[in-house]
Amino acid sequence: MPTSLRDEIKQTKPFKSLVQEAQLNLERTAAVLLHRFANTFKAFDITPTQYNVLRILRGAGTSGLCRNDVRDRLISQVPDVTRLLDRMVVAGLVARERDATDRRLVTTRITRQGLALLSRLDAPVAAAHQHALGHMTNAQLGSLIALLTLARTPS
Amino acid sequence: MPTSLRDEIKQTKPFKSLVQEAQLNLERTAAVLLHRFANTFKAFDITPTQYNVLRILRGAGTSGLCRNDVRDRLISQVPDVTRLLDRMVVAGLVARERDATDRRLVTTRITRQGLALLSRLDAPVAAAHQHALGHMTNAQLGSLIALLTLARTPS
DNA sequence: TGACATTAAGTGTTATAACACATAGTTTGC
DNA sequence: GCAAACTATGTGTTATAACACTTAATGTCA
Repeated sequence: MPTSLRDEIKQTKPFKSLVQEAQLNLERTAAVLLHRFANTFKAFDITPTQYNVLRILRGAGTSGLCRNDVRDRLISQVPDVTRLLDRMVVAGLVARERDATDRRLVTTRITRQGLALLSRLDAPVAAAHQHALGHMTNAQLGSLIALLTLARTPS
Repeated sequence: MPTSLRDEIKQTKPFKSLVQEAQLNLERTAAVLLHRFANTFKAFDITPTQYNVLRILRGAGTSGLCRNDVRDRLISQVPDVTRLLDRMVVAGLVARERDATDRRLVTTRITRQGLALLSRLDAPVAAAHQHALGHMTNAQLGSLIALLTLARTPS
């Protein structure tokens, strides 16, 4: 049986408005799920953001992507993608190479090692998603996705 | 007109599952809204988490709350509430006092200055919530809250 | 063609997050 | 009443987030 946010945070007073209640529910739900999700990656020594980068670069294939393209494709924006990629270079998961024609650009590509790590992660990650939200029906998930998409749309 | 997450992150391939799509939508929506929300507080030199603490302590009144009670009431959990409160003590927003009967406990209370800051924030915060989600109907907000509450419930 | 704007990446610095560990006070059960 | 378990807070340390600023390369256009 679902627990209301007010019970979870032991708040005695009612929320001031429905928009406030919705936003706080959204923040808490995302935080709870992300925290659980991050645990999936701990054993593999990467963060959810790094996993996101690996997936983006796997999708980009051998042509790779420049820093800003990676940044624009992240689920949640992070400033300082440079040093995020730095760490992944050190970990051997990605490689960087300055573009020959436009020397401002630096192309980043996933390495064989990065691909191997992703392969090992695919099953546990799918299981984590299933564990997190698998108790919801497809209709509920569809409604949730539609409402979240609407919520993001600037008014 | 709402933009799908796939378009936003320029993802060419479809999502692997509905649970994955829902979780990624959730993360992105929370990140986008939280980022906008944080801008509301910048001019007041506090973070959304500090604002959350102020509201919790205003709700607790003159009896205040000990550190772990504050921690349990936060919308999204943070480790190291001690130093979060440290900063707020330095900023003069809260005050700490060791409990006389159980000397393990340290009671934290909001200061007059903290209350004054909250008063100045009430209107802009309400406006921010309205701006963020005011384009949704009450029925949509209600559905969203119900679905998020369900999503948080462990399966 | 050469000043100026624009774009891409990187750097410096401070603050905060995250995690393991330490300390102090209280309760429990013999 | 004392050792052991438990509870609450605090500390040390590393990693990452956030933000302003800098450098380098390219495009633009008088």
